[in-house]
Amino acid sequence: MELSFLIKTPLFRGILLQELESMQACLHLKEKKYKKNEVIYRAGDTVNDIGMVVQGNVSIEHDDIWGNKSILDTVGPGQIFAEAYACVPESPLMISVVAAGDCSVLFINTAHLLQFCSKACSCHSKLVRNLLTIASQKNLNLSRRIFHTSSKSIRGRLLSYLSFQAASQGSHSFLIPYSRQQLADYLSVDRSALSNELSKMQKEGLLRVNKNQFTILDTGILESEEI
Amino acid sequence: MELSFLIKTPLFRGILLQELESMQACLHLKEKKYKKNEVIYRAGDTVNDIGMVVQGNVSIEHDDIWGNKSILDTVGPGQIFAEAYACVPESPLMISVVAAGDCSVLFINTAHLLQFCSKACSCHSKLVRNLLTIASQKNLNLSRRIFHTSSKSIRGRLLSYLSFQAASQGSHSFLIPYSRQQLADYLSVDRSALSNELSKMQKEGLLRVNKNQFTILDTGILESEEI
DNA sequence: ACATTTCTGTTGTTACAACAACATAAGGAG
DNA sequence: CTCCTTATGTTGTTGTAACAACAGAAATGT
Repeated sequence: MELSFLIKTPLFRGILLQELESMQACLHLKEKKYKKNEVIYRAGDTVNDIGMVVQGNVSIEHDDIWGNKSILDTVGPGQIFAEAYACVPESPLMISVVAAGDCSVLFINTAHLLQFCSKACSCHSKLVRNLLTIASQKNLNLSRRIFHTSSKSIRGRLLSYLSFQAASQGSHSFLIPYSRQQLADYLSVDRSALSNELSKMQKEGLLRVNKNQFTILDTGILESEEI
Repeated sequence: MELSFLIKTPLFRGILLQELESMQACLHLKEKKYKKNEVIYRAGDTVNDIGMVVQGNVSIEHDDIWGNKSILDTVGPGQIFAEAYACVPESPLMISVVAAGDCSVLFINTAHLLQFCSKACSCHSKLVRNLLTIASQKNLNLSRRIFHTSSKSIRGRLLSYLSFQAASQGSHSFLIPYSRQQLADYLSVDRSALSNELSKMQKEGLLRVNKNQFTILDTGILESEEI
């Protein structure tokens, strides 16, 4: 694994190559390769290492108490996973991490990451701050999903999600990063019911849909909030 | 505000009183008092300060796009709020923070908290690590709520929530920290429908309920997972 | 003790989301 | 191009959750 790869990742951003070289020893980095479908972290385990995908992709999966499996996220090169669990000792994983294909994963021990560095190197604390930023962003994403799924109706969830996308992208016309099935999963609704609701909303003139391109039409609903 | 109060809070845990005294200058702490119902942070604003409740309680509220208000959380003395927003610059608040009663709030500027301290004081980095721990814990709580609300049925959500509580408290008999209405809000379901479902489950012999005391009866459903 | 308010459970009605099953469209591989 | 696969939309049925309205219980205040 190349250090030049690491310094471009969000976790190591802002750290110089030579700093990383000197830091490498005290971080106890371990790299491990996995074949497709191999389990990297299993739900119920407790972990001490943050995982960073170096090559390939890993899936974050959740098995509910009836055994239904659902894919929550796909993590690609440079991105990290399980950092919240690794930072809270003794917290059992609610999710499993599985190799989506052949892949390579770097493990970073949080004890070594968080402990006071005897060399008092500034990059250590830079790393912790990067981690805090990443955790905070994930936090906001989780909160946002909770808000978008708090409405009891499919239409409510859609309007909540779509109006956020519009605001976020600064236009009434915008692309969403999900397929219909993924959007249904994100909003925790049935896919066909979602398609159906989108059709209805189009017939009522609330919006226009073309594949992943959505346009919210001015019905006064979203504009009148400024009053 | 007493420094002896601060060192007992999760954010300042592990920091010595004399360290805190020397750190006080570079943290730019500001304390402010609010009267009941005063808005501390308003949804849509961007913030740079973590809030810590010193006295009283504050409410974390969410207004959906139709103006329905819901209370998400109540934060008491020693606890912090809005830290995820303060750590991700330019992220508009999805929630408002309102004084639940007369209260006093301490504001901690994240720029000063996160910047490299010229005095290279170790407590600074201790503070950041505490913050990371808090953020990670909140992360897990948010994830957990998403899992508990991902089932499409009320019964599914209840079983998910209750079986976690049982596992977490290490007993089939346990107390939950919510009233019926709060539990309904947490699971995003209607309160009366929730009561109804609990009755049904009792009639079916799945569990016993007495106020906030729940007992999951051995029906094989929850035990058979170990296979 | 009483009155008042809040909390919880119950019932019946209604709306709507899930589900199944199918139709159509779009993409990809040969 | 044709075949095959996947993605998306459509329809009808069924179950169930929301909702409204109320009753009883519990908590709170006077």
